Parts: sequence; structure tokens; C-alpha cells
Amino acid sequence: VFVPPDEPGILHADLDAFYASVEQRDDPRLRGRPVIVGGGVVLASSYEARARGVRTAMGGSRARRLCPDAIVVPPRISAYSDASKAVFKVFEQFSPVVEGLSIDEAFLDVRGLEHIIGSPSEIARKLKRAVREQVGLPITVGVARTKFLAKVASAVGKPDGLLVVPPDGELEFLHPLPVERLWGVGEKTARKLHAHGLTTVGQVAAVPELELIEMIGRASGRHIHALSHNRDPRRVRTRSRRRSIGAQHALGPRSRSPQQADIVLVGLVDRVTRRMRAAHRVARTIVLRLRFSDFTRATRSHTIAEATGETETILAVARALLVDALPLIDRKGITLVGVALTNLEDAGAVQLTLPFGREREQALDGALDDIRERYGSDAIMRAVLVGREQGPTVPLLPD
DNA sequence: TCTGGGGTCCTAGGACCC
DNA sequence: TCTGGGGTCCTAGGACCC
Repeated sequence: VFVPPDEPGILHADLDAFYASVEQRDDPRLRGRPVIVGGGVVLASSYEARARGVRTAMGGSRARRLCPDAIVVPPRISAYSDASKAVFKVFEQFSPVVEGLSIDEAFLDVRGLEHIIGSPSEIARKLKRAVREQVGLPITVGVARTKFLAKVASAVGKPDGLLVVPPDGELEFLHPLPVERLWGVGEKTARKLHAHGLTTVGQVAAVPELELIEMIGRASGRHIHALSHNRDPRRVRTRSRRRSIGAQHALGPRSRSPQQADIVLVGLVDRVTRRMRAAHRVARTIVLRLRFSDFTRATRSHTIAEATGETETILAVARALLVDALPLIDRKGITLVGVALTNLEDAGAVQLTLPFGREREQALDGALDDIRERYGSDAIMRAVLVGREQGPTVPLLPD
């Protein structure tokens, strides 16, 4: 099937007020009423609450002031996780190419399915209905030629909407939007752009790339220059593996001593190593994250020679990092502790980094010899090539 | 107004290697 | 006595996203 590259065949599907919608689905008394999920801080809010000014990440007391009749419910993370899995199953009924972005949104490439399911906008309509019928949740779908436009379209189309950006109407749609709508422009970058008099995407598009790079840095400059000109060649691809696993915990006002931080740290390491082992991964780098009373942050990290999933080893490293940060903690007062594990490898894998060029094959031969020595000459190897732009990494998994 | 928890990617300097 | 060019990895910080 010939698929013209300019067919508007990318869908961005985004569940509306996800956590709050799950709560309203599961408890009829919450339907049509302002719902806030989370106590200390707002994790999610229904559209009824948003109409009163409640926003995600807002402090709970402020949210209750804005919306006194809101029903506040504690989060039920496993219910949301189940709902998410069910929704992704529906997505997979509509396209083999689904890229999950988070618990509640995904891209779908539906090009070439015209004769099987229907046109992209028909597929979007059917998808909305299927999610509603099979999972009981409202969802908004944006349809466009590129990922970026599809994502913007779903944001503009919310809630419970369907918005198609036709190929001949892309710049008309894009250029009047505020710069904050550009994917990758947050508070800081928006402020810098505003300082140069740039408030709309159209205005950004009129600025040469080099000037943008000077304003906001190389990667961001290139990125938003391309987006503002409606250039986004990224394909929809099934998600690559996770690169880090972490957990963090904000300390209450009365438990902000280094001793409390250490107790919290033990729990975090336990949680995170359990999750990592369940995923059959091991980590080589341990990162300790801290936040202080003045809301500044610091990280301390350490990389060990051999990746591990052992709680004890990782805890020992994390504790040493905490000790290392003690002067900082004493000075500024600690308010949050977090651990992240990165440089993940497959458990039981032998991970090699091979040089480019002529030595590559030689290095691979040498590595295979090492493995035979370690696991015996009849060991069966499964090679997985993890490509990287420079210095590809090849884990070899003994079966 | 007082700020949770889980992630991704980029930048920049320094150590080290050939 | 002064000092190239190309690369990887580690550490720390920062911005952004949901």
C-alpha cells in the first residue's frame, strides 16, 4: 500500500482529567461534581473543579479555598494503572504502531489502514467510542500529519473532543498559538522568548535559527525553530526501554532531620530495588536527589563498576552519598529525599561497548572469548544491539 | 500560594585514553 | 617548553513533561 508521507495519519490520544475521570467512573456520586484527587497537593482534578481555577500541582489548601464544595479523594494508583492498561489494549485494536508517552496518552500511526478500519478521522471517532464503551473513560484525539501538531490538536480539542488539522491548514492553526504551546517550551524558556518580544509561534518562526540558539541554547533553539516552521519528522515508534527508575518522598514539616532523611532513604531504596528486580534490570549508577527549605535542589551520584540489583549494595552507596551531602543538609534544611537508579542493564547480561571502525570486529571477538571463558564454550548467546549515535552498546545475554 | 511523584533529555567541565 | 585532535565516561545541574 502506498502511503503518501503527507497524509494526516498520526493520532494523539489523551485521556481527559485521567485520575479524576477514573474516580467519577467508579463512584457515581462524583459524576458532574468537582473532584480533586490527592490531599496535600492536587494530583488531578475534574473539569468541574478546573472551572473554578483548581490546577494540577496546586497546594491542597488553596484548591479547597477556590472550590470549597470539591470532593477530595485519595489517589488509587493501582486503579489508574489498570485503567491505563485497558485503554492501551483498545489503542492496540486500532494500530500496531502505538507509542505510549505517559500513563494517559499515546501516539498512534494509522496510515495505511484506510481500507481496513477507515480514514484517520474515522479511526479517531471509533477509537473514542471504543474507549468510552470498553473502559468507560472520556478521551480527546488530535489528528494531524505530524506528532507535534497532533499533540497540540488534542490539547486544543479538550475535553472529550476530536480535532483534525488538515494538511493545508497547518500554519494557520499553528502560528497564532502562544509560544507556551510549543512542546519543550516551559516557564523558563517562555520567559526568555517573551523578553525578546516573542509571544506567538508565528513570531518565533520569523526569527533565524542562530538567534534562537543564542537566546535559549542549542538543542532547544533548533527544536523550536523546526517546530515553529512545522517541521517534525519524528516517527511514531513503540517505546524504547526505560532508562531510569526512581522514587522520592517529600518530608513533612516535623520530620526534616538528617536521621529522618536516612529512614526515608531506606524505604525508598527498598521500593526502587524491588521494582527494578521485578523488571529484570540492574543498575550501575545511584543518584541521590535532595531538596532544601529554600527549594533549591542538589544531586549526588556514584557509578559502580558492576551493575547490581541488590538492596544492600545500593543502600550502602545511597547512604554514603547522603553522608557526603550532610554539610549541605545542615546548612539548608532538607525537605525531600529521592533515589534514582540509572545506567540500567538487563539482569544477567554481559554488556559491552564496542569501538567504531576497524577494531570493532576484533573487540567483539575478544569479548566473545571472555564470555566463553566465563560461561563455558557451549553457552548460547542472544545478542541484542542497542544502537546509539556514538559507541553502540551490545549486551550479550547468556540463555 | 507554597509547591507530589515519576520520568526524559541536554549541557558543561574534568578525567582519561589513544 | 609547549602542547593537537578525537573520543568516552562520570558528575552535577537544569529544563521540561505528565
